[in-house]
Amino acid sequence: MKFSKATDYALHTMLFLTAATPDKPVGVQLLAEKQKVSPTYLSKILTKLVKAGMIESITGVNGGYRLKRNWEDISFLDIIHAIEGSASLFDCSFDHGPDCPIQRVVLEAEEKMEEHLRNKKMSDLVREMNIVF
Amino acid sequence: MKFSKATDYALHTMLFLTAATPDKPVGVQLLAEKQKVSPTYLSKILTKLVKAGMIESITGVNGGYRLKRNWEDISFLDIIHAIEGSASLFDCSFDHGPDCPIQRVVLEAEEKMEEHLRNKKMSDLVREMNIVF
DNA sequence: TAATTAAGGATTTTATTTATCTATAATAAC
DNA sequence: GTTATTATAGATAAATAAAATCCTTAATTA
Repeated sequence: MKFSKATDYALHTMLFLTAATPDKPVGVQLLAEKQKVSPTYLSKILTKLVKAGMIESITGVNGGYRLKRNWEDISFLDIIHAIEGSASLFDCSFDHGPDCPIQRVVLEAEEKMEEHLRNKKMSDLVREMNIVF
Repeated sequence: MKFSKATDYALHTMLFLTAATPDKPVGVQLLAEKQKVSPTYLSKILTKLVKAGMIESITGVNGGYRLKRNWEDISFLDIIHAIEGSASLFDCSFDHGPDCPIQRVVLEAEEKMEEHLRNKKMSDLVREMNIVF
């Protein structure tokens, strides 16, 4: 079980946009170069973030991606869910009634993780540190 | 990102053994039947638990698998690590120095989840409830 | 010795993730 | 309007990982 590379790319892109945050959109070309990933692949990932309403895309010359107004509120969990979906991490495949005790414990644990990810926002990160980007 | 089915099988097998817990070993045949999984596949999973020291196997007629003495202490996390390995869930693949702020946050979150899984033991589960197995 | 049961190696199947290629659409600059 | 630039989208390929099967070996009991 691993977070996907796509999530890694998405998180780093959001951090970059949050740290840079000019009105001027940033092209996928530049974002991809920095992360050493192909632009087409990264663009597919960013399109998911657009659909989730976290960033907007501007097409045409000098276009690219830019944060939307609510950017201060975007949490790690938001980003992760936008990329990986928000299905739970564990499905009991054994049929002992509707509530499996194992499932319950694992889901409680998952909720602890999500709580932390929900409380951490990209903007916190930028505020907390001198960006090393 | 999902926990593997193998982990699901391992957890359920451990719950079963903990609930049943006679000295008499339980054959993989029976365990596999209950979970509707092939015996050979399940046996590979259980071999990992043997190597991790949680259960022991008895070969030959009337053989099977049986908990080891420390069974009261076996946590969810122990079992999950035995099956999935204990590598962390996230690897930053971007090279901005040794400590990536994103990695740090995700790992903190993971630690929250692991803490819960470390504190929950199979024996708790058996104690807490009337087994519905 | 025969029957039973786990371990282990090799391999196959299936699913998921990662990545590429190509075409289309929108926009800005000229 | 034409051209250059940039995102979107579909189809597909390649790589990796997970799930499962098959077959052989080894250990043990009756």
